[in-house]
Amino acid sequence: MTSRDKILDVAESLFARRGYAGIGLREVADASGLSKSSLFHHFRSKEQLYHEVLLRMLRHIEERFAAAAIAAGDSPRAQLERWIDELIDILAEHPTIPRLLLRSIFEEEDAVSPEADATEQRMAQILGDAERLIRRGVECGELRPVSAAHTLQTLIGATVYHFASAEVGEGILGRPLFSADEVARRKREVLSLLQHGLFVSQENPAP
Amino acid sequence: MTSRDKILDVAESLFARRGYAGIGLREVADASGLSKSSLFHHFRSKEQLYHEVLLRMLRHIEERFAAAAIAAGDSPRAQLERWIDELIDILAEHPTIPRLLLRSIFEEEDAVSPEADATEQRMAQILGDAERLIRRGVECGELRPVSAAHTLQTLIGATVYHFASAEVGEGILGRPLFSADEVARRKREVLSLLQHGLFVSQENPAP
DNA sequence: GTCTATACACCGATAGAC
DNA sequence: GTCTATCGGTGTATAGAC
Repeated sequence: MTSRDKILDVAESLFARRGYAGIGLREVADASGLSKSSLFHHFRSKEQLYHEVLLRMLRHIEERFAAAAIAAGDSPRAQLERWIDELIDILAEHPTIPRLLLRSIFEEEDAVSPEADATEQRMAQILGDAERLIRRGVECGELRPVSAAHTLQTLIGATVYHFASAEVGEGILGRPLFSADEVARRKREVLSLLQHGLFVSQENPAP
Repeated sequence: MTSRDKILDVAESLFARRGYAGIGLREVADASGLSKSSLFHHFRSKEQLYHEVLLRMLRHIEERFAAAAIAAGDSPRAQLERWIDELIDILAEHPTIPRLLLRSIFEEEDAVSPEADATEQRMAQILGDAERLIRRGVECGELRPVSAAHTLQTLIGATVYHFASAEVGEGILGRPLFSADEVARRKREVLSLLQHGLFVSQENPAP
């Protein structure tokens, strides 16, 4: 493993835990087994390092989605179910991802570097694909006539937020967020909400 | 308005935007019209200031929930619908709240001050009340047999995450998150998801 | 490619005058 | 209750030896 990859791994874990402003390059250097100055041989600046971390993560997500959709040609509903299933797998397999992803969504982006543009573009691509998938589902009548944008927001909340919720989320669950049991349960709960809603009614009789 | 309240207002807005580590006391002082040193006359430390901001926000939320539940005695389902309605109103009326709330959920808490304990306790109270409400709904058969914990996580995602999602969320929506139209739409979309789910099926015929 | 040494700005916090 | 001045520490980033 190259020094560069080691730095990226360490930085990913630290940025996920405490955010961009919460991490100093001294911590990154110590955990990488390098000196602070050596970091600047591999990355121009702290900001570039951060966005390289984000870029690597987004590329990984895109690859996973691309591979999971290999058996495409299915109906939008089946594709959406596989999208959710795959997303939860990605988030659960790499616990740094949900927190990094959530931070990148709502942390302020003031700087303008080429890397920042690239991350923004990739993020927009991923989100745009998902939104179009929902829209196709509505158009072909498999999904109720929902707002694709609001539905996407809800799905992000139900997946990314859930696995990023850390101590508070574990306090609510009473169990480790990332245990195999709870991950499987999360899938079931989200899918059954999409299938049946929450309320029991004439349409959804109690079991 | 006292200096103390002015500082709290300014700090709330800044912490919401860039987080605890992302804000220096110099910015807080400048925006308050005071010198840095004067902040220490009103607050022992940066950490105490931060937790006073969180405490004030959580007290506000508890008051709103208490007032909204005045006509209680209703069924759990009606109470839950009012809870969601009121939560979205709170989040939409004070745009700093969703971001502050989301940060307080997934930002690491290493320090141990009396104020930090108080915020944790109040947060647990609010979440516990909501979870018990969901559980009652399941027990009396108004809600499907869901996991109360997972459902609460989903509801937080659908509300707090949504209004905290900033530029990315506005990019998805294509509109200001906090406009009256989009807030009303958010309520409708969340409620109808809970009522009907997402998928059209035998149980949920297309309209 | 990695290091030590260093530059310079800002950090949170304190002292003490007014 | 607010200020100026200052403390020691840390922040990102650079220079230059090896």
